[in-house]
Amino acid sequence: MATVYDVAEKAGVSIATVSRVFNNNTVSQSAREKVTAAARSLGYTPNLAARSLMTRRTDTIGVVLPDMHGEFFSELVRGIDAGARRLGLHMLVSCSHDELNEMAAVLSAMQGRVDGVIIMSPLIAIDALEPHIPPPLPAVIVNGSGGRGLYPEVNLDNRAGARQMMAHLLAEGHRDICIVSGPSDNLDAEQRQLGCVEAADHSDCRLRTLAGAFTEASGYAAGVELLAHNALPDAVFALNDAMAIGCLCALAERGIAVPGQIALAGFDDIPLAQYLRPSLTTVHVPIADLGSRSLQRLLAILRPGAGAATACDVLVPELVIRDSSRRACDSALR
Amino acid sequence: MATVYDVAEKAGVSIATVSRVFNNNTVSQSAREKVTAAARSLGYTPNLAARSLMTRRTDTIGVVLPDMHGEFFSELVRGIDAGARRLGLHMLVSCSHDELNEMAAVLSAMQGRVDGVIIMSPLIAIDALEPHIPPPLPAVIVNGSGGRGLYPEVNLDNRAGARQMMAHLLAEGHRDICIVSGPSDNLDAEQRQLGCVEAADHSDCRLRTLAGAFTEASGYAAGVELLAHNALPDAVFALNDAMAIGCLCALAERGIAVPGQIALAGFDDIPLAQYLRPSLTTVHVPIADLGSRSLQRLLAILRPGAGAATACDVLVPELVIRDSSRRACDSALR
DNA sequence: AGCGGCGATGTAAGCGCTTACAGTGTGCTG
DNA sequence: CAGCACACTGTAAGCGCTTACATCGCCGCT
Repeated sequence: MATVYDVAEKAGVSIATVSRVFNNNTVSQSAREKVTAAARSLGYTPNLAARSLMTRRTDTIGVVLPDMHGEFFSELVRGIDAGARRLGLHMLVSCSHDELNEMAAVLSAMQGRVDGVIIMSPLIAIDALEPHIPPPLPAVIVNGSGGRGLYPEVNLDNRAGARQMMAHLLAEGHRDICIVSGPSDNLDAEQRQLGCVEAADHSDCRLRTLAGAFTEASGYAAGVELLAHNALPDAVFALNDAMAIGCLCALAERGIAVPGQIALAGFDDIPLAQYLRPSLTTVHVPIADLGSRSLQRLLAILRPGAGAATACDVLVPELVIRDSSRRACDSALR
Repeated sequence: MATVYDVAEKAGVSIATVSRVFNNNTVSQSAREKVTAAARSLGYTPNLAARSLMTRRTDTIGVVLPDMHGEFFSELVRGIDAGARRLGLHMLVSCSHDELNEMAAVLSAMQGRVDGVIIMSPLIAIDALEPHIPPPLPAVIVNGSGGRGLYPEVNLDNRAGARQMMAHLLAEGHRDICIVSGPSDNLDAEQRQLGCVEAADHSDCRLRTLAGAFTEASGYAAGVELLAHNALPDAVFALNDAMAIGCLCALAERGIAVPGQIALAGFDDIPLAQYLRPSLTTVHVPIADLGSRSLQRLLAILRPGAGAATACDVLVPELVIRDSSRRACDSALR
């Protein structure tokens, strides 16, 4: 690999000039041309390790994710990536399998490789995690509220989303609603459930809960269990779309009409939610926004003054009403 | 940040000893303990930039992806990540938006940050890409056959997969088959289509093609277009699952029974394919395997001798027959 | 003509680390 | 008891880069 010395020699200048050319510093036009020519002919590329050693910047941000399933992960990364590439930043991605030790290991391994990290870990309580974030490492926590405020957070208002959905289901006249919950310990799941309970408490509706795990399979299982009992609820609210799909499958297999006999709703609004039959009523989560917002937050720490830091860091999801929850008497299927 | 010097001083040893402790070299037990104690109390972490400057290794591999949609991306990364973390490697992820210049920029920016790269770019012909890969950078190309053999490739046998599906559809008695194609220039799409044509050529079946773009929306549009003509085909083979879902939606909206009136098949076997109603016949693509296999290939270059390099680098997808393609007369719906 | 100022360039000092090499002390063997 | 192998440790030289500081012309001013 060619170094600044090689380029300097070939161009007949000093290494400082070479360096200046590559850092857009003040260099005469003629020198600049000689250097770029020499660099090109030698196939020179600055050694970034050496550069970061001097500048103490890596121009890389770390992204720590839980074990990823489905589209959530890619959407989030997409949101982060979009902003990052515009700013010339790289993305170091790692998946802690939602395990505290592994998370700590990942974080310490990122130390020195990144200028800051975006951490998402719905399964791990943030206050347990915070001590494991190396102190000098700027960090932003996505969707894991509950920290002690040591790190900025970008959160999704899961509770509000769930309340909205409940309000909708109640407005449609459903009074016996069954929730398919998410994994225990999962913060999103917890908050969504909380939102449901809150909404139910302010109404005369009956709320039951079936255990789920945010997977299609668990939604399917919940659907099967639902059918094992004789009394079907008016509506099923699966706390994510994957489970709603699984559940829909179980219901369809048994010939239960949705929304004719039972209404169904999900949460997340994954792209194909609108392409299901019936199209799925759900809560739209702007995942990519969550990513880009958290990047903004991180940048506000890394480059103070550059770009106003958005104060607001709670994204409110939006109810998306589709066919799967239409009031039975409205249904064209009847 | 504490450095080796700080630790050395506090532990009463030389920096060399400190370094040796952190590199598992020969150090007396007592020194090792003193050093680890000092390091812990100072919160010392080796500066990785400095380390790579010396060792000329970054312990990081680059992953260059096209603009990602859906689960493909996350699955692939998952496959790579699984292997990488086991080996203590990091993953630098970047998305070239399937644009040659951007790809070149991404690759040169990765130079010096990574020990090697895994490149996936279904839209860009590899021989156009190869000149943009910085020569000293070890690279593996995923799913983009057509290179000049400069770089190892890990490919998915899209053609074989498509042929299998065609064979299945033909065996089910379908003779008028409509393909919903992928984006032009997309290599996967091209190969899948080729497979279809090959299979059709060896049969007495009629093959039509509708333009698609690998998105749900384009599948939906194709479905609508299909219905605009009076003569429905016997079967629709969407070249990926997302389009199959969109198409299914369009058919269902018009009350066309699948598979009763028309058979439907997809390609990819995304997780929820089995949870659709009717469950989707498709071709299972082992995406995560594609990722881990390409990592293996890359490692074979990076660490010659460590772990036998798998010779086989063509993964053959597997036909998954579900309900959406069952022969009409078999259908329980009748 | 002389001089301050300024822009372009060079020199050299590190950034924090690994590692070749030399040195030190210990326990043996002859 | 000399001498040697051996295990450990320290010294110092860089890895390739950025950047403070010094240098050097050169221009325009008085």
